[in-house]
Amino acid sequence: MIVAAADDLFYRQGFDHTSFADIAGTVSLSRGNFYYHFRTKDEILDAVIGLRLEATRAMLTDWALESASPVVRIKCFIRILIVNQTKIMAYGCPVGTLCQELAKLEHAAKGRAAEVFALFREWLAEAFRTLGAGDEAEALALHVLVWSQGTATLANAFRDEAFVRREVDGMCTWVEAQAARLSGTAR
Amino acid sequence: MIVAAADDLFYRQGFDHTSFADIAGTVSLSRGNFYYHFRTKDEILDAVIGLRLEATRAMLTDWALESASPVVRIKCFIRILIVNQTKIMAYGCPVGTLCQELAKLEHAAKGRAAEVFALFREWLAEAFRTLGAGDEAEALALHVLVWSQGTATLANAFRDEAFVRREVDGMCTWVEAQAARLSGTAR
DNA sequence: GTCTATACAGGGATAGAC
DNA sequence: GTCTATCCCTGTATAGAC
Repeated sequence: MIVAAADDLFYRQGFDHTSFADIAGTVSLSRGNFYYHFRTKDEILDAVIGLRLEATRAMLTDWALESASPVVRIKCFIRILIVNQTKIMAYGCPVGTLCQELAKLEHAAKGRAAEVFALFREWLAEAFRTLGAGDEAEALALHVLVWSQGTATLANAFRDEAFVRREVDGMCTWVEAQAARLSGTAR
Repeated sequence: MIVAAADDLFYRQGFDHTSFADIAGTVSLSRGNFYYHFRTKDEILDAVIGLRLEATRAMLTDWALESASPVVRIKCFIRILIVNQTKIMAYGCPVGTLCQELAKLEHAAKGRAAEVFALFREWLAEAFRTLGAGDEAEALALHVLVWSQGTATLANAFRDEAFVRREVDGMCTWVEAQAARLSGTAR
């Protein structure tokens, strides 16, 4: 599918640096025919962001179905850093890097790209709410995002596997500590 | 100065998206004359990275001279997020965004750009070492970098000032807790 | 729907006049 | 040193044949 190919290229090469020829070549289409499917580059970007939003929603729903425990669910999110470690070391986090590029391009779609972050934030906040975080839930969710984003950025800069494992372990024990703290205050 | 202008434009627009005409226009030079100073775009990039390395070194030395306390020094670093908040919300962290862009472009200068991160890491590690962190110092330094990078990325995505303050406060109390812990184990 | 051909702009880079 | 003129490539986008 064209959008999936564009998604991959935008991730690996960046949006601005990816040309129609790049995408058309990947899906074995001529440049001319490409415009039959998407009239402008912004249209492809919109479709890619839509695909990412959809894929993220599906993934989060899956994770929620797989495990009833909020702590386990949050750890599913954290584990992306391990599962996608190779890609992250090479290209960074797909969400963070796209948002930052669109910010520099002052692109209108930047807000929509940030919605992927918002999906994660809401999903994580829901998990923390289940743990009894109340008003604190959003802040805790954002902190998990902060930690994973920072880890992704520095994993990309330094390409240090041991570092990633250390931060992931740190995040996991932090989540457990928060769960313990929240179940304590709930009493 | 040309390099300073390029530095600013690379930060605000990204390296790839900034043209010779953009830089030449900012310093009121003709495009032709521009090539008298820099023969290729990579040469400008090299100069910009050199400038950033130099500026970072100078800043870190200043901070070290200003305060003898390692905790205060680390807080100087953390406070960049507040001091440069407006710019970070608009364009992200200069170091992180350049590294990530160069990674996607598979640019040879990516390693040199990451050296700015390495400067911060070493400087922070030295502060933690003074606190008695020993072998742990580098890991603690990297964690401060992780936290600040993640905060910068999400500050850029969500443009939420309260969030930035919260994370900065969290970092400061975390540093104090580490200092207390380390002075405890040193006994 | 898919192709070729082509228009057109922008950007990197060079040559050479002043 | 600074300028104009120019070359060439890439990239977006369109027209029109098949």
